[in-house]
Amino acid sequence: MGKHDHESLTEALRRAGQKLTPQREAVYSVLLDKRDHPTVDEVFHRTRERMPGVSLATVYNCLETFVGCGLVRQVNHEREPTRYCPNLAPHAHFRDQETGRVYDIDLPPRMLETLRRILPEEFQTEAVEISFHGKRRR
Amino acid sequence: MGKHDHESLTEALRRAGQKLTPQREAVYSVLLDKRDHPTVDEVFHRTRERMPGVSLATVYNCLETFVGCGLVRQVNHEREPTRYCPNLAPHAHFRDQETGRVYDIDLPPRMLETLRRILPEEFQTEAVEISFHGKRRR
DNA sequence: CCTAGAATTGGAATGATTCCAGATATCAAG
DNA sequence: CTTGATATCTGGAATCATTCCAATTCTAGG
Repeated sequence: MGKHDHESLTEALRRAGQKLTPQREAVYSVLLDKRDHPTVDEVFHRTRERMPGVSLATVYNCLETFVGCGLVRQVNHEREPTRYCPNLAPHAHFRDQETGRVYDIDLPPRMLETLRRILPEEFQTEAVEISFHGKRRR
Repeated sequence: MGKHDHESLTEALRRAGQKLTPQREAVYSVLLDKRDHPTVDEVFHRTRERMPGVSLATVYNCLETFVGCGLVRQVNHEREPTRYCPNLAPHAHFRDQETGRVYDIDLPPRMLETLRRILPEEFQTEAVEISFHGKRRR
């Protein structure tokens, strides 16, 4: 985890009134090191390699905290285990139904704006999720 | 359930090589009678009022069958229980985070087309989900 | 250095969903 | 209308991601 990343973690935690802990640093660095939308379980195992004592509950806690701070996004597809994504730029997700793998899809600049505009005005949107699924030709 | 609806059920089941059963008719009519995106549990209780013997497992089976036939859509938001929706027109969903209620949002004609076009070509889409969440001013 | 409040931990609890094996019902064919 | 092959239904057990809990440990401000 680079210095810059470390600072954005510290900064985001402070802004949300949360403490910096070794566990949070470890989990955050796991997310940054391999940006492949891991499940909680995957994050848990990767974190254990660096910090053998962490508990699953803590990994859940850390991830929830990060989502609350706006440091990472949750990615839910159907009923599958939740995945986590440190890509903060506006993007959609594509899930390959054959491998289960999730890909980030960049959105054109005005897309979210355009989408929001289709909502009747009594709906005040806080978040928009766009997800595709299908097959990815390799 | 009107005659027309009954026929589309029968027809869709036949097309998929499935049988028509009283339970499937009951569950389907429950979905059509109140188009409010019920959870499996809600569908289960409503169905019991008409057919006291149905089992929860059967309600799960029926709903899964309908999804397979293209008669209804699943609506997943975060980790909440799956909801079911008999609206087949292309539309997005808005979830009111205060009540948990889900609303259908009609999509302009070319919207899905436009969205599909942002995918790099190795991605072959089968389905697109668009979901908003936020507060609904009453 | 102290301490209040927050975070971590392991294990138990929850709850939606799936699985199972036996009983029953559908429908195509005769 | 009857029959048989096969799909469906049922209740209960099993699964599994996630949440909860109470006890312990840690963080950071003063």
